[in-house]
Amino acid sequence: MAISQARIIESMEQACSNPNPDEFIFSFLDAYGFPKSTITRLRKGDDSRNVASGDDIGLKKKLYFRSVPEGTDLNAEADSLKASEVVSRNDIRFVIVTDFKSLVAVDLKAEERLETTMDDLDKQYAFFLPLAGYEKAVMYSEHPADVKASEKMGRLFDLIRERNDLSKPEDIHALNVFLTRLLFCFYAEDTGIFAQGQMTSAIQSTTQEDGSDVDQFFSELFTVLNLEDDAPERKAMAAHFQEFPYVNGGLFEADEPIPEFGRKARRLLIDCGNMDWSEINPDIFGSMFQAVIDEEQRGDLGQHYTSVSNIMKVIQPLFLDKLYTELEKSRKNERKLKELLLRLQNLRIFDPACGSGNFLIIAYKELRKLEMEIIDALNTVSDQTEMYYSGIKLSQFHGIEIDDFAHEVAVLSLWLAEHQMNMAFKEKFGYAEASLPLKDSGHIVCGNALSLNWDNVCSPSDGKGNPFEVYICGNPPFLGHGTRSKEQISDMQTVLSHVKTYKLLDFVACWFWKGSLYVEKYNAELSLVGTSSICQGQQVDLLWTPILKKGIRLHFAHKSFSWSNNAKDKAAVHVVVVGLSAKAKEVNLYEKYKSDTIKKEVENISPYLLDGGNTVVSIRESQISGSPKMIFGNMPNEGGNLILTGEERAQLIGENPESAAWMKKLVGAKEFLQGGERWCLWLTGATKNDIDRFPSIRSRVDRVREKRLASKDAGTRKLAERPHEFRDLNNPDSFMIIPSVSSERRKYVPIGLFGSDVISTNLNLIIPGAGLYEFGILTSEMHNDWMRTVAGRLESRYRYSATLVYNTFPWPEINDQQRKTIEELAEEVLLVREDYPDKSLSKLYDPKEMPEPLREAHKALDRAVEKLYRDKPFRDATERLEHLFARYEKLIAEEKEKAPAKKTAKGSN
DNA sequence: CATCCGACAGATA
DNA sequence: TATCTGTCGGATG
Repeated sequence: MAISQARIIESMEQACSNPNPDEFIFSFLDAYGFPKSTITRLRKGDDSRNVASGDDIGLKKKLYFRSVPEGTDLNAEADSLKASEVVSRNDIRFVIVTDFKSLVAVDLKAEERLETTMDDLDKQYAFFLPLAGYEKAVMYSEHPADVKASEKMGRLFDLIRERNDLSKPEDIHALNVFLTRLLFCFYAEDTGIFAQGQMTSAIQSTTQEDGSDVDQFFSELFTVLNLEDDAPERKAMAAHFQEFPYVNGGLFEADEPIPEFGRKARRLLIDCGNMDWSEINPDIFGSMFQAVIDEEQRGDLGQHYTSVSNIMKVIQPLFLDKLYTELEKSRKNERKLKELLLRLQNLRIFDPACGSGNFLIIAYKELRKLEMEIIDALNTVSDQTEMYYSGIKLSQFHGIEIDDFAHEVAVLSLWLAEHQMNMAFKEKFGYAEASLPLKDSGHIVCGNALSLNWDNVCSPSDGKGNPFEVYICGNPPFLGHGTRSKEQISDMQTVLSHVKTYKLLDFVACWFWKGSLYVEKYNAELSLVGTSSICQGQQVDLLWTPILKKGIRLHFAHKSFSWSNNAKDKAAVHVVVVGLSAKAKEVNLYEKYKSDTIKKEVENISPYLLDGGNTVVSIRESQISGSPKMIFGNMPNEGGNLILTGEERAQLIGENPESAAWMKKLVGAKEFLQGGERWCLWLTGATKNDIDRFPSIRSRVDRVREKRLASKDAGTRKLAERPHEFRDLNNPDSFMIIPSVSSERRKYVPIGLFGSDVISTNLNLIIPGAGLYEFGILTSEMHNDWMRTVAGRLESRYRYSATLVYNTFPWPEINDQQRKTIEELAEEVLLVREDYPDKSLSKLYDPKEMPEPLREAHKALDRAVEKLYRDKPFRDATERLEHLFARYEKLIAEEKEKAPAKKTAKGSN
């Protein structure tokens, strides 16, 4: 079992604070998971493992460590070591030189250098991760030209918007059409489809400087672009229009209104035209729509464009990486290179939610680039002067898109990409097939991916029984519950008919399921972007259990990362990329660390996207270990009328001091974690007369009734019958509070104990009657590790829940003495907290600010709780989880044995 | 009646 | 504008 990054960070923090020169290197090696036996031998001076001489430490293929007196030039020392015979003979990866004030390290493989002070070394722990088996993955970064062009077009759009009324959806659509056509023309005049600068110079020389006739110009231009070369209407046009070629019926066919331009907009238009558009990725089309579209349309289906770097996260591990590996293996072998060329022609790339075609375009271009490298290698290997042409056809690229306009753009963009790659081919080899006239285009179907038969869109074989090598990729739409239309829900029902509670899944799950059916049937491979919630919380069991049953496994995954693209307003969401295959041999897990993405080869990727087994926890109504029941706090659902600020409370009491008897302190997650005061009217037991005595309270209660009656939710409307009360009436004498949402930066979700003077809102979960023992277990690292794995998340925040986290947690079996120990240590945690009365729990549990005594108290408790599970301490979270999951499985099995008829809460069937 | 979630939402730096 | 961190109550079982 590999060492976890969390443990490395922790150990490095220790090793780097006040390093002991004699011990430092040993703590360092320990931190990165070197075997204890190796470290002990090195410490004893046993030189059978040490390849270095003197006081240096050298481990074959790993590192060479040297400590030097203060004042030594560390870089020079590292350089001389780097060039030394002992380092190259032993294939050393890292050279490390330090004077214990600063440290210089060189990664000889990645050719990177780290210079840092000793104090900051722990923050640089990622540099040495290859020592623990984590390799940095090389990722694609955004093209600056795209960003620049997108900004310019955004400004042009703003100017057009000032001048034109865009209140109606059809106006916006017309503008979208116009911008697409404009972009095509910019493209065309820089890439040889038009004459160089043909349109821009025509605008410059034939339109008024005040921009008043620019719309007329475009009207005529678009007409001529839609006329075949020998069409008689052409003759009637002005000479400078006649020079434009016939392009493509699709794009310029419809007669859409053209926006008016002003002086400024015309100048910006010419400015845009003078840019070099040949450098731009065709995927900019998608980017443009996203960046310039109307606010209200943002977030609509298909408008979420995927950045190139995120597309690469999907297609590199899916097929590009292995094809490149194949090329490297075959470089010297003419026959194998030719086979690889043929293999490329046998590929099928299929995006069942293709939008304006971003994934297909990037995939196409990347495959053409690879093909050029193969041809290059062939030219080097073979003596014959054979002319190799590109064999990759646009017809190998399949897509489904529900929006007709996006689908048109996708077809067009693919053709542009083909032209672009033909130019690149010609540049490299001096010859290429002509792009014109238009040949076959991508096979993009306009329709509903959830009702279409995918076999018909992307046929898995050539019809003569020869299978294609099919890869499914894309970024289908995410829609959580409450955000879906009736039609979409009915689509979900059709596709996810095997899941009873299919409505709990995200819309995107449809593509994963339908995709896995295709993968299973044709032994294809798939890689899709999904919202991170499909790998968290209640969805995990529903989606993945049936997929894993098919023998399909997650052959790579990018762990949850925050969504980002070049759009002005990017979607706020965390996403995952998951690859599915029944045949892949290598399993890789990718994780973002600051600006790097780290790749790690693992045995298996769990549906939680962890390096571990496939055990999945499903929601359950009852506690698996018989611990006390956890319930919700109290949902107010009253529009703020029963809730009082400190001032409002004072005012009410000022009006009538007796009203104070009906008030209680209100604690939501925010008050609990960050402090602050809120109060509520807790009128349970109050009669109509009681309430009428306080006019202010009476009017508040009346407003609650109105508010509830206005709700679209039937349950809420029914609540209007008792408008003086919260929806729930949980006010136990003593109880524990656990915030339902809290920051993921914390090692422990802060929890606390309260009495009946406090009302908890539904933003907390509560356990009535819970005491120190329950507090001790639930605040332990064991339980928090469990929570981190099985809990749902709000983006990346922890989302504690009773059915997923609490009810499923396997509690230890204990005797009275052990119980007492835990209670004492739990009390100690609470007592230490009291030493910081002016610090909120949020501050106390902030990893940067957590006071040392509190940390210590928790550590003592953690160790004691661990001991309840087994004597031998756990090495890290991975080991703790392994143990807990094994215990969970055992408990579930026992439960089934005892009561086979009584089913546990399982969503999938 | 109970409760998980939000291609988020609101406050703060 | 980026960063941080949890509201509110609907939709759903």
